[in-house]
Amino acid sequence: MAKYIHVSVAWPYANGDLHVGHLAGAYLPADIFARYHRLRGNHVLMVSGSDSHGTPILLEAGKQGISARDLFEKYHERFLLVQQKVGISYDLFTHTDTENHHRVSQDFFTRLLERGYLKIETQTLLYSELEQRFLPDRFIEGTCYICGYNGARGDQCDNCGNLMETIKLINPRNRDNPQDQLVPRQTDHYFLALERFIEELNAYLEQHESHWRNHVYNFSRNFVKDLHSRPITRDIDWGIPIPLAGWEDKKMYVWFEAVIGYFSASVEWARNQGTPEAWKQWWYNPQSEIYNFIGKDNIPFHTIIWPAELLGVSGLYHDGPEPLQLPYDVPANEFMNIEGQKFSKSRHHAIWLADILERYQPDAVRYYVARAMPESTDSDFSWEGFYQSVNNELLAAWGNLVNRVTGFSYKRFAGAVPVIDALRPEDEALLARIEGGFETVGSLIERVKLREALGEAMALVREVNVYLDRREPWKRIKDDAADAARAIYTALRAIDNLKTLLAPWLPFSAQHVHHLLGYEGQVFGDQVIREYAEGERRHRALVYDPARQSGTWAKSTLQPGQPLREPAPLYTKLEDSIIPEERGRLGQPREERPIIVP
RNA sequence: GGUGAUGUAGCUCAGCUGGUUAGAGCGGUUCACUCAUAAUGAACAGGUUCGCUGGUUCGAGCCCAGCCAUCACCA
Repeated sequence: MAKYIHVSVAWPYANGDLHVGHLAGAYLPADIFARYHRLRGNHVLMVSGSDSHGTPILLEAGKQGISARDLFEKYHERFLLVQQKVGISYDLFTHTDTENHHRVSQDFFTRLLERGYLKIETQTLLYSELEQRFLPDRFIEGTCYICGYNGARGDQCDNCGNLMETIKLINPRNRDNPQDQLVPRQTDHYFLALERFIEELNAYLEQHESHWRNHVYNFSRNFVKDLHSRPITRDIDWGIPIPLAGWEDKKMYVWFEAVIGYFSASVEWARNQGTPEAWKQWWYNPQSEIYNFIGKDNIPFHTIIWPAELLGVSGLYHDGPEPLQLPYDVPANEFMNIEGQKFSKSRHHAIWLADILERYQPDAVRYYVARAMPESTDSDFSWEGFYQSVNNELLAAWGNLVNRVTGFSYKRFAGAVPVIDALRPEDEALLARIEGGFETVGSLIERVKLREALGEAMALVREVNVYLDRREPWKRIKDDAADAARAIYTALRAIDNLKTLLAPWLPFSAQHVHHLLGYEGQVFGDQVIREYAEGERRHRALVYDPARQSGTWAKSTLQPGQPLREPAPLYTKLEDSIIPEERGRLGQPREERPIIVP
């Protein structure tokens, strides 16, 4: 029976381009997982969007001299294009500044308030006389009260590394305007009483212990122990309004509303489809499974705080007895470093997706990032590794296998799949071995062990190369053409199976192989950018349209005699000169060029 | 400072509840092959024995304690 699988993907801050860390941490694993379940015929709803609020947006907007809205819309558009280009198959990639998300977030707020989960507390924060507002932490500098360093930021001291309580900074000043006077002033804020969910959260965590990654589980269990209230409003003028009179000068804290996007985007998706209740198949269906793909820095927000919000509003928009579904699994990834060093936007130590997709095939990037995916520990993106993996594994083992077999068949068997009498036992054995991959690779993906799953699929690729060397159809063609036909047919069918087994990682080349084998149609549906209108505004979104998907997670039934298409290599071989070239780009400022999707 | 993780062949990583000569891919060496983008296959070499120190055990990479390094979160 088809399952309902929700793939909730971390929402990127729309204050700069996406880089390989985003891809490795959340988007690629989510996409591999989603594509697999799509092939399986499960009902997949994969959503995410641009996080358009919060201080990072304001900071960058100030730097670029444009409004917060213009800034996030610029990066949102680039997110759509670059993710379309690298093939992240969101059912909906929207943003948090839609009327829908505002309304849903406000409904969360109101419901929590009605149920007594919100309380008002008074804080003392620094008020800017010049700007007539409370200044966010990151706009404040001062002298560290621990080490005495004069350049401490409002949230952390770069000298001693300690986190700062802004109000305790010595001689605090406005980072952007030394003339400004900062004075402590009291301000009221709503706090979410997280401590009231401790019991339910512990039960929730225990229920999932067996299938969660160890570090995610242990970390979360410990986090619950001293759970305390957190402010969900703040003094800022960019964000979602508080739906209460007298609170017009405050907005929701992003940590509170961004995660609601998983839910609100599902609601938006359903409405966009013309089936406004369809989202309940995931959110109010006790049989559905919700997976949150995130980086390790976000673990408590997804295993504790977001579940608490869901527990607090359960029943929202729904009359039935079913509770809101909490995440079934939160397979958090570690971080991907670059050439042995941490990603750093300010030092330009980064690999931007928009840039590398200008120079390399999306499946080459996807393959290497999947190989080096930081599933259990921080990993490293090195250009040497990229070069080696693409040339010696992806191209040499898989690309070459496809090329040698389709080429041989095309040339020696009149441009078609060879016609055969019966297969030999070793042919049947190979196919059985390869077809076993649907079970082994599939179950690894379901357990979100994506590196291991890819390794298993690639091991099967190598088995076909071994098989060919034993069967030697290029020799048999001279003395026993019928036997050569059996071997080539077998290899073609193995390739047809492997195309599917690798499709979650390599959707573009899967389609290419599908085409070479003479099939019509598409393995996957289409990724399109659509515009949606609301009451007063409109927004663009990346959408997966499954209409033309014909691929299924099932054994090949390749027919003898099927005409092949003229073979062409799947992958471009990389020159070793790219290694010094790419390393030379690290540390250099880059310009944001337009993103062109082929 | 607290919590959670990570530290295994040149490189990237596996090693389940402790048990024979510690594994894979890539890289290296040699051989074979020639259908293939000089791609493929086979064999071999490679870890001062698994960050360091000590402990538990008949036996530890896997358990315990301390330490060192790295990462994230929290204070």
